Amino acid sequence: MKEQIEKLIQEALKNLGIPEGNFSVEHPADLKMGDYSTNVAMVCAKEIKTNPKELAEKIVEVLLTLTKGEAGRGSIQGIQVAGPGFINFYLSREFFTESIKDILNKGENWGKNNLSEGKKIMVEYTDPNPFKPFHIGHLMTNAIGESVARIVSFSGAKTVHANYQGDVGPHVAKAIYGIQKRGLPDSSISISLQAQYIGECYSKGSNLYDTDENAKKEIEIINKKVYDKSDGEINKIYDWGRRVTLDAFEEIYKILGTKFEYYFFESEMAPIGEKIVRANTGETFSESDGAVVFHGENFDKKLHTRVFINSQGLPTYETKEIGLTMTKFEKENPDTSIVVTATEQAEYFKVVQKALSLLHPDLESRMKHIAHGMMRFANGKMSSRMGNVVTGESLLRDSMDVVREKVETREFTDEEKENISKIVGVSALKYSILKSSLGSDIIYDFEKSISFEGDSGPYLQYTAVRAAAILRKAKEQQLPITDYQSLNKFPEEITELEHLLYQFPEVVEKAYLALEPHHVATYLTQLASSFNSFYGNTKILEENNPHVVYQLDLIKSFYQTMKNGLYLLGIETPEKM
RNA sequence: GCGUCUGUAGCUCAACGGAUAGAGUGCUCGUCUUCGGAACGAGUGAUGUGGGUUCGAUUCCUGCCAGACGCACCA
Repeated sequence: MKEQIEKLIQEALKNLGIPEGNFSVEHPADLKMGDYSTNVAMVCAKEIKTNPKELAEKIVEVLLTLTKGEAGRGSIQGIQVAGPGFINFYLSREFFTESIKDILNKGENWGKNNLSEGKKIMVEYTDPNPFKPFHIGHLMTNAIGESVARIVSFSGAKTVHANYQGDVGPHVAKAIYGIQKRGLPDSSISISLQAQYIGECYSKGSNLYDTDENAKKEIEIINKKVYDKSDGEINKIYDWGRRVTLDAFEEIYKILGTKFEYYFFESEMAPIGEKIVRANTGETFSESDGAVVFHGENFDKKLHTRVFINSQGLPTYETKEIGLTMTKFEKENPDTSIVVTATEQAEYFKVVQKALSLLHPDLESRMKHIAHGMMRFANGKMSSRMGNVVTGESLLRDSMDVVREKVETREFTDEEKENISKIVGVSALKYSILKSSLGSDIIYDFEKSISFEGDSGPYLQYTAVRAAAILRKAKEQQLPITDYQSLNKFPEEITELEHLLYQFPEVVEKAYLALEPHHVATYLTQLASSFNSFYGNTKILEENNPHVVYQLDLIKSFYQTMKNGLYLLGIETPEKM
């Protein structure tokens, strides 16, 4: 539609002999101003100084003769000049009716585009570390990564999901030291609690490392032993702890609705990266104070120096990253490799990617890093509802508990209650993360950020559930739905809902191009709000309503759009709630 | 000190260089004995600050102020 209008304008300009400017056709902020609009100042930048309004009128005159009676242009109903030089296009009743048919036909595919058809895109996200808790940052990265992956796959790409986990390094040694001091937990408690215990041991070990010289020395010894696997006792604790924490992560992924095809581990990436770095020392990398470093600032003033192999000869995170990236390209050879992390790693990634693109110039344009803000705490409150330290898991459970309380008195089966608390709880959390653009930090305040009213995930779900309920009821009354014959009987007035529905694919494209899930979230909230408005003001299942069928199809297409949109945010649509 | 990111209603967030800067929440008032009230309607209230570019700047450039993050052997 947008292209049609653009072509139309180009044609009109040609007729008038006006040189074309760098114009674009957009949706005006307010629906009163049309479905699409363009600015005369942009259409022909040079002519603007004369009189924009007059010029707009001249163009509209030509546009009107062009659209009159021509086939395939029945979707535009009106063209008007408005404001200081805007040309507004109003779409016709037929257009909206057709678009509802289109939505119903496409169903689950509604909203997809082919911007990256035939491409393979790998998305790495979440990246928690075994032996450490799954914290809030992981939750945030997971929500964003999952949504980005889904948006990417809606653009036609084959999507590969990857997770990268740090199973070696000082943090492991600290945790093992803590476990040695405190002993193994009761093996009959849940995996989640065992993982929590390990997290506490890590915290203890970490504190001792900073305060106790002896502990520090012991931990460093353990660290070496973990690397060379020379100590049977340590190997045993290591294998157990690694498995327990990874299993606990898996339980969280299941609740969150993520699946990974690849799990990469630092222990495996280290030797691969080290080989590459050593082979290029003297060229890309250089020795300095006994370490192998990369002088980023030599290639770009804004970069800095980073150590790739430390003076003890051990590979650092940077080197592992090189191993990881090369492994990804060797195994899957994706057209684009996206990595999602918190913004604290933004500068680090620039340096590592520079080093990598010097080694492999062809990969430079294929590596993409998405940095998101961090979750911060309001007023220094750091405890969960239960008074514990807030981990990603405790936050998730808290959110689910709030929903649980809300449905407790309802007439649902226990299984339904369980399922609803999960789906709605996750949605509250994910939406609060995904509603804002990626750059800035999110202030965490349980009562405020995890909202269930208005601008929230549950609000969107609730609206969808309402739509589903009315469709169910209509079915019970044996009313026809998706009856295209009867679609001809529609009300003259076009609702805001209809004005918004057809825009969904454009929103998905925008989110894809910017790799910003919040565009979808913002749109869905607007859509839900206009549905609720329509719902509140229209009696649909009423005996003498001549437009029942049309309105039911409208509701069904709203439901489909909401469901597909929530899917893109990684949120499930419940049957009831 | 240098670099990156961020400053928009009391609070949490939108706005593709364009029309009267939109939502939610809060507060005030209202709707509804409902096709599901986790709802709808109305009112209230904002671009950190000084320059510049532009017909037009929340958006681009620049100075300052404030905050976050990062700058050599952690991940």
